[in-house]
Amino acid sequence: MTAPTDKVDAILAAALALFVERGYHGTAVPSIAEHAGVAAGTIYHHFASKEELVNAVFRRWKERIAHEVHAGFPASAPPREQFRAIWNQMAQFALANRDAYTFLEFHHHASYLDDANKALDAGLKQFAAMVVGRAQASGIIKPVNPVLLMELTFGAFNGMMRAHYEGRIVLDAAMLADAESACWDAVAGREA
Amino acid sequence: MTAPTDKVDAILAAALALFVERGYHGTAVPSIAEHAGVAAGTIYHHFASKEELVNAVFRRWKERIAHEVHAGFPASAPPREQFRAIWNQMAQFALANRDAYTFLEFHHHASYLDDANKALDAGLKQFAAMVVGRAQASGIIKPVNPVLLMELTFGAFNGMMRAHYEGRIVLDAAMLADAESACWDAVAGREA
Amino acid sequence: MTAPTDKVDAILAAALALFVERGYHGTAVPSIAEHAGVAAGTIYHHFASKEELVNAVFRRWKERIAHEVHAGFPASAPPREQFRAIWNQMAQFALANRDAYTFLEFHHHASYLDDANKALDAGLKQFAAMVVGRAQASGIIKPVNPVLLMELTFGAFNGMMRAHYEGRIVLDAAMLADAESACWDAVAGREA
Amino acid sequence: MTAPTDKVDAILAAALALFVERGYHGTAVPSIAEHAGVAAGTIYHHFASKEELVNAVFRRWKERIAHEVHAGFPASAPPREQFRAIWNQMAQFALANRDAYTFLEFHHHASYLDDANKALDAGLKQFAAMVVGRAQASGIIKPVNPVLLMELTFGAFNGMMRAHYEGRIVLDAAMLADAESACWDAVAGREA
DNA sequence: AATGAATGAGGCTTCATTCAT
DNA sequence: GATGAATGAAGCCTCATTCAT
Repeated sequence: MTAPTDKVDAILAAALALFVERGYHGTAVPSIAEHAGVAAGTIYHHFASKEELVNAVFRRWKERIAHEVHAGFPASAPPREQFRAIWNQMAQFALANRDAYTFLEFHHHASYLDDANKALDAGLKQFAAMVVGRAQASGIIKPVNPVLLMELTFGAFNGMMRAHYEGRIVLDAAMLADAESACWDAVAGREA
Repeated sequence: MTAPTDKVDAILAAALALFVERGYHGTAVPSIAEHAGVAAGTIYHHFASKEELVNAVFRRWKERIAHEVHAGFPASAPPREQFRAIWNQMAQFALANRDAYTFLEFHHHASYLDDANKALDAGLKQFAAMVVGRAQASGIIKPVNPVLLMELTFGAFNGMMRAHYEGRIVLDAAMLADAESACWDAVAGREA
Repeated sequence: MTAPTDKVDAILAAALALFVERGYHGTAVPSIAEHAGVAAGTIYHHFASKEELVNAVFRRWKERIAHEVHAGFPASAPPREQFRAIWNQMAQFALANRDAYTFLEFHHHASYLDDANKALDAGLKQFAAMVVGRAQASGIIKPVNPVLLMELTFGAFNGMMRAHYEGRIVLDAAMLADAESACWDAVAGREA
Repeated sequence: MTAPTDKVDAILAAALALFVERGYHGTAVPSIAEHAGVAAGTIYHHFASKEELVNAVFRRWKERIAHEVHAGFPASAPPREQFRAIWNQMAQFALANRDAYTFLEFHHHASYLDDANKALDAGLKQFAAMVVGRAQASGIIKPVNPVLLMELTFGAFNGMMRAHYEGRIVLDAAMLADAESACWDAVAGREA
C-alpha cells in the first residue's frame, strides 16, 4: 500500500534537512540515504546525480512558495492590500517551512543551480517587481526604480526571517504586522 | 625580499575567492594553494587546518567592515545622519569588496565558525540595534522592537547589494540615496 | 505470439554487441537489458549470472563456427583442398559475423570461461592440428611440429581478419585467395 | 637514495600484471595500488585517471618493442635477412616480456587507447609494410598486397606466441627457426 | 619557512543481483 | 515468465593533512 513516491519524498526531505545544516557540498549522499532510510543506490534510481537531487529540492520548494504567493494574491485589491497579502503569504510559508525557506533564500546556489531553476527563481521576483511597478502608476508608491523597491522589501523580509530563525527576535502576529507596516512605509509615496 | 606576510595574504585572498565561488566545503585546500601560488604544505605552516583558515578569512573581513563602520560613525550627529553614515559606510565597503561582502553575508557559516567569530558577527548587529534603540528614545524612530527594525534595515541593504551583484540593478549614487531614504522611511516615526 | 526464445535471442545479441565494444567487465548487465529491450530481471530468468551469460554467448558462436567448418570439410579430398575449404569456411563465417568472430578470437576470456567452453575452444584447434598431421603423413606438408603449423595458420588468418575489420585492407575474393595461397606455401613441403 | 621513478615503475608494473590477468575493466585501481605497494591516492599523483594509466602502460611497452625492432634492423642487408632479423627481435622481446607482449597484442584496447597510442601502434605496422613493399620491388616477395603479407606474418607470429604462452607448443630455437622459415615461404616469391 | 609527494579515509557513483508485484 | 525498484558492496577518484627534504 506504500505509495511509490514515499521513497522519493523521504529522499527529498532528508536532502533538504542536511543541505540546510551542512550545505550542499558539505553533505554526503550516503548520509542523505541513511537519513531517508534507503540504500545509497536508491537515490540514483530517482536522481541522476547529487546535483540533480539538489535541483529537485530547490524546484519543489520554490514552486510551492510561488504557488502559494500567486494563489493568495488579490489581483483586484488595492496595492496596499496586495502588499500585505504577499507579505503574509510569504510569512506563513516561511514560518511553516523553516528549512525550506532557509535553503531557498539563505544558501548560495550559484555553483549547482540549473537553468530551469534560475528561471524559476527570477520569475517570482519579476512578478513582485511588476506588482510594484503597477502600483507606482497610481502614485501610491515612490517614484523610484521598482526593482530596487522590490529587492529592498524582499531583503527586509529575509532579514526579519533570519533574525527569527536565529532567535534574535520572536515573530508573533503583532511584530509581523509592525514589520509589514514599516516596509510599506519604505516603498509608499510620501503622502500615502 | 618578499615579506613573510605576502604568502599569508595570497592564501587568504585565494581562499576568499574560492570560498565565494564554490563554498567552504566545495573548495579544496590544494586548489587554494595553487591559486595562491604556494605549496599545499605552506598553508599548514600558517593555519592549523582548513577550518582555521576559513575562520581567519571571516575574521579579517568582518573586522575590517566593523572597523570602517565604527570609524565613520558620527557619534554626536542626529539619528538621521547616523543612519545615513552607517548605510554609506557599508555601501562603500560592499561595493569595493564584493567577494568579501558576499562571503560574509550570503554564505552559511554555521558549520565551521568558531566562537570568536560568532561573537564578532553579533557585535556589529548589537551596535546597530543600540543606535536604533537610542534614536527611538528621542521619538524619531517608530516605537517598534529596535532589533526588528535593525534586522529589516540590514536585510534591505543586503537585498539591494545582492541585486546589484547579480545584475538586477546597477547601483549609482542616486539609487543608493533612494534606497537609503526608503529604508529610513521604514524605521522613521510617522511624523519624522 | 512472440516465442519465448525471442527474448533470449535479444539478450544474447545485445550481450555480444556490448561485450565486443566494451569487453565483458566493461559491460553492465542493466545496459545489456536495455539494448535487448527487456527488464534487467528478465536476464536472470534465463541466465543465472553475468558469467553464465557470457559463456552462453561464447558457446553459441563457437559451436556455430565449429559446425560450419566441420560441415564444409571435405573429408576425402586431398589436403590442398581441405586446407582451402577450412580457410574459406572460416572466412565466410568471419565476414558474415564480425562481432562474433571478434569476440571469439580477439578477446581475452581467461577470467570467466567455464570448462565446457575451454574444451570447445581446444576442440577446433585439435581438429585442425589433426588435419595437418594427417597431411604431413603424405609428405605434402613440411615435417615440422603440426601444432606449430596450425597455430601459424590460424594466427595468419586472424591477422588478416583483424586488418580487414580495422580497415587496413579490404578483403575481396582475390585477396582472400592470395592469402590462402600464401598460407599454404607456409605449411607446404618444399616440393609441393 | 630511492629514485623518484621507483613508485611510478612499481605502479606501471603492477598495472601491467593485473591488466593482463583480468583486463582493463576487470582491474580495480586500489588493487593496482596494493600490488604496487603504494596508497591508492598515489596513483593519482602520477596518472590523472585509470585511463591515462593504461595508456602509459601501453606506450611504455609499445615504444620499447618498436625501439628494439628498429635498433636491430639491418637496413642494408638483403630482404631475407631483414625478415629474419625482425622476426628474431620480436621473438626475443615476446619471450622476455610475456606479460607486456600479451597485453599489447592480445587485448582489445579500442575502448580506451588515446590517439597518440593509436598512432604508435600503426607506426610499427607501417614500418613493416614498407619493408615488405621494398623487398617486393626486387622480386623476392610475392606480388601481393604488401599490407596483407605483413598482416599475415604478424598474425602468424602472434598465433605462435599465444600457443607458446598457453602451453600448446614449447618454443625453442629450432622451432622458432622452423616458424620463421615457414612464414618466409608464405611471403616469398615462387622462385625465391 | 617552504615544498610537494604521499597517504588513506571518505565521497560520488555504478552495477550485479534480488524480490515483490 | 516478466518487470524494474531496490539493494549495498565495490569502484574511481578527491582531498585534508603529514613529513622528509
